[in-house]
Amino acid sequence: MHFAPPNLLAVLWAFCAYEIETLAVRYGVRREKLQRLRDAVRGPTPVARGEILYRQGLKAGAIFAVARGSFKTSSIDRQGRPSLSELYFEGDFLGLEALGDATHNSTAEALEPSTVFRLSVPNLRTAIVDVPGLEKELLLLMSKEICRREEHRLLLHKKTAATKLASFLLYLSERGGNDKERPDYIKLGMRRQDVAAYLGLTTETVSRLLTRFARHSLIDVAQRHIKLRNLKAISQFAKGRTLWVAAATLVTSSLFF
Amino acid sequence: MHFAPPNLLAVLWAFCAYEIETLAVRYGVRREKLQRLRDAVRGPTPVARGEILYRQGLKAGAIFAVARGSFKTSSIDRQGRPSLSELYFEGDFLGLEALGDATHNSTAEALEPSTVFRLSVPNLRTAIVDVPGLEKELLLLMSKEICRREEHRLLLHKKTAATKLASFLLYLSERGGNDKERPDYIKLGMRRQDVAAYLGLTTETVSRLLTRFARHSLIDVAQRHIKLRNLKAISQFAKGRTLWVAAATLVTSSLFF
DNA sequence: CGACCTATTGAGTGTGCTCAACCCTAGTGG
DNA sequence: CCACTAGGGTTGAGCACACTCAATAGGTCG
Repeated sequence: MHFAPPNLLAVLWAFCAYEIETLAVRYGVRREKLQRLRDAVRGPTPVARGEILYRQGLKAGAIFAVARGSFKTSSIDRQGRPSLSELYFEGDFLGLEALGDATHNSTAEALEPSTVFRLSVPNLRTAIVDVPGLEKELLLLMSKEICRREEHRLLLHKKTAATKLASFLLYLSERGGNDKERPDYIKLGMRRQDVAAYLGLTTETVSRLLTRFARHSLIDVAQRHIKLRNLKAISQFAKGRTLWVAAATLVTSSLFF
Repeated sequence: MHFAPPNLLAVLWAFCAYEIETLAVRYGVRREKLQRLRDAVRGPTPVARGEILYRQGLKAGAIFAVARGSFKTSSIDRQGRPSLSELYFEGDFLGLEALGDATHNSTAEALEPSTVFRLSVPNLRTAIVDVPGLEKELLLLMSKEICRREEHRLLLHKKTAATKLASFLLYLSERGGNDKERPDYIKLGMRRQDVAAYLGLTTETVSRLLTRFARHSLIDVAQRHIKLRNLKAISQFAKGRTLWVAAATLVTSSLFF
């Protein structure tokens, strides 16, 4: 086992700190070969809010790793407008479809000021030959991407909107790129309509639910700052309990706002 | 470019016909190296209806290619029962998540008597080193899998159930493993509840819609044999037209059965 | 032929969407 | 400094669609 870091991103960081010599020793790979991988990576590069990383249907030259911030990808089927989005936070990789097929099947947009690494696909391909284990790393990335979408699909299919939103809040509290110190505080770097697009709902429904949650003392909402006040009750929701049951068993508030 | 067949499955077929010598010449790869790939493949093996190829959460030793028939994969989130399924037909590959991560995140079941190829993951891994281009082939497969799920997600999000079903019928007519000669005839090798699980609906709704479509002369239904009578109108549905509009503009039948 | 699974049909209800109005904040320019 | 604008966000009323529960018919296999 020559080159099997737990997280490719960690290595990228190291690369950009010019520690190739160190890495070469650590992984037992020749310096020149690592250089090949180094050549594939550019970054970290700042990206402004609303900026597009790549567009659906265009030829793809690179994949991206999120260093800081958040992105959404959305795709449009031929005729229709409807659009669901996928969310990407710190440590996630975007545009993996491009690794095999050479075109992106979605459009990626920054939801807030962010920074990314850019990995050139052709360079990555040649690096596969030189750096043993890299190919396994890439396959692993794509596996994770498939699993992530599977998760998301299950979320989208949950019966009620409240269930979806509760699950989403829990998801954000661990993955949203907030302080690890304060898992109960969420700063969402996106608009309601982005949340809605992720959950397969409308902005109105999202808004209504947030206030409903707040009325039941499950959360506090102040524009884009959310504080989770009753994690246990929120978990109950996510598991599929209906509003009244969860509220009745876990918090002492009037049932119907 | 040494070894880049348009379809990996085609090569597998060839393998099982013991044509390694031919392949070696054709792709310019040494015979011994191809043997490595050959060792990774077993099949075609018959699979009975209802038989399980692999189970969610179990360690994964192989991926599968459908030679004939159809399969569904379904996954279950921790606590809940709810389950959506993905469908696989002739030429599709199952269990690709296992290529990176070593466990399956879903359960695969045969919907009808089928046959599959089995590709050992460890052997495939070693073959990557020997057969240039194979790695690209695998990445391509996984890309396609991601795109396929993206398509499915869009389908699941379509507004009305009629839209979903219409899209599904069109999908089946090209991919369902029927006669290429008769694109208007569909033999579905699955139960209504499998259709429902794929579309994110209930069996009742699927049943109701099929009869409704039939009443409008869009299709003929006889148990699991479906004949598409008005492809144009069905396409209209798939694009999002409501029932009455599509029916009114395209067929001359009473609007309300 | 009987037993079981699959499929169909019906009646009633709840949830989230649609349409629409209104509030609030921030940015822009006179 | 304030008026104006525009986009995001909240709230309300009404409705349509698909789900739930339930009963019956059809098909297939032993």
